[in-house]
Amino acid sequence: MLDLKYVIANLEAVKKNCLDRNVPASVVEDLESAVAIEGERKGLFHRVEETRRRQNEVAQATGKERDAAKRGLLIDEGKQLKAAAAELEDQLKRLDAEIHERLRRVPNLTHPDAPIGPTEDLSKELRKVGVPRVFDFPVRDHVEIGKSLDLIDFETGGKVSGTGFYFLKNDAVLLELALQQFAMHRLIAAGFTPVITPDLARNSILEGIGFTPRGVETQVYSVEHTDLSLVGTAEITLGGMLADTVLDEGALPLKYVGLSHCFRTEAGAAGRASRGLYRVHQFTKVEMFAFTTPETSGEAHAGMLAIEEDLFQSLGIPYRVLDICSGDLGGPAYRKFDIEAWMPGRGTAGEYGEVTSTSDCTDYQARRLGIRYRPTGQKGTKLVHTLNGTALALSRALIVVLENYQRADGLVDVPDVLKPYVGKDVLGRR
RNA sequence: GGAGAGGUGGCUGAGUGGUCGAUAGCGACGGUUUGCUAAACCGUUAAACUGGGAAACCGGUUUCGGGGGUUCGAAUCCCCCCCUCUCCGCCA
Repeated sequence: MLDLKYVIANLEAVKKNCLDRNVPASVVEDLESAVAIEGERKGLFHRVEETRRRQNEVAQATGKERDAAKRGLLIDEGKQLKAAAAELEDQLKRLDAEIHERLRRVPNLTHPDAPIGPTEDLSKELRKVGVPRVFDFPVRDHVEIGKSLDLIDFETGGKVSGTGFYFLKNDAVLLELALQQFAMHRLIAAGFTPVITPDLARNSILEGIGFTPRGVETQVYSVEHTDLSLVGTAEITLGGMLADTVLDEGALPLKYVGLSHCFRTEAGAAGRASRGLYRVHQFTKVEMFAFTTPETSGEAHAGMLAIEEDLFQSLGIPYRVLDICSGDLGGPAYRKFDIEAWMPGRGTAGEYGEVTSTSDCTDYQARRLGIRYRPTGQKGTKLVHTLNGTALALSRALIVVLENYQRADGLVDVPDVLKPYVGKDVLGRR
């Protein structure tokens, strides 16, 4: 959520940003009416404060008053004030809720260097790293490899849980666990605190991070008869970890690496691009999350991207880096970099496919989650900045390893860095 | 799931209807003393929102787990919820 005072002072810029962000026109309407309501709310707010001030004054005077008649008068005034305050407060609450409801739909500001454009294809490719391997045999995609080596079983996944679910078997299990270990160890070495988070979270936390647990377009599963949803990413639980806290500046930056399962309804997604493990309802993810001061978030963001690149370089996977354009940033991100890894089995002759995403959310999430810090040597508190980034999304990491390391004989080589964790050099040998 | 006990400021812990944003201790910060350190002593020590002011600063509102209620007045009484602890049951 944006700061309403900032929005009022910079209304035109915020509106322009909404257009750049490719949000529905109704968001701009919401923005304007939020500002209009705020004018009304402010006046009401002062009336409420004045009423309460007099109420407190009367209550104190009543306690001190010994004369029964005077005391009676004070009590009468107190009763009137009480009724008046209740009415005004109700109105105030309504206005607050209306403003909040509208404001929360307004996306974060956009980094000045982020490419401006409405659709995905306007994101800017920053660099390509690594050269896609040339195969001297017919390339198979991970679905075929997974089936022939008995590593991934989508049929049984469908029978037991539905489309979009799968069973990992045999060496795929070792590969998945190896990738988790590999990523965790790298992140710990980079100074991140490892955490295994809950896979469910309260809806209020989801909302603070910027998810909408209820509503038609929701991407999350909610648990009936509870206030809980299955998390779509550990970003939710890691960010929620420090909700409503005030940190000392000296404690920042706080960097966590979380492991969780991720659940996504993927409403409305289908087709060739979502074949196999690419778009599934459940996967496991190693996720980075950081809390920083406003001054250091940009630097921390670059650091997360560097870690992501290091992971894929270490795995020997070609990739490209995208600076995501305004229209594709989503609500909370101020800037976002994606890594797309080379997937030889995708499309007709291989394609890059998204494997990581790292976002600088500035104070957008912190404002709603109530995460502040005390600047050293200064009075008061400020909002922290939050950042998140994928270390490894295991489902997509499996795709790139299986497809890039496939061999003419149908087996799959284990990338060197994973060998100690997998415990063997080749996958699929019986 | 059952029975009890609790949730108060950075921490520990007082406070059972009025002058309580809240005793005290610890910690932290500033100062005095000291060759240095320690000790001692003095002082300061929550946040959000908001009015005035160029600012220093001065006022107001809210906040004692969360939400509702009783009352002129609630940390204190009542109801619901959340969380923690102890015991019992169940259980990976």
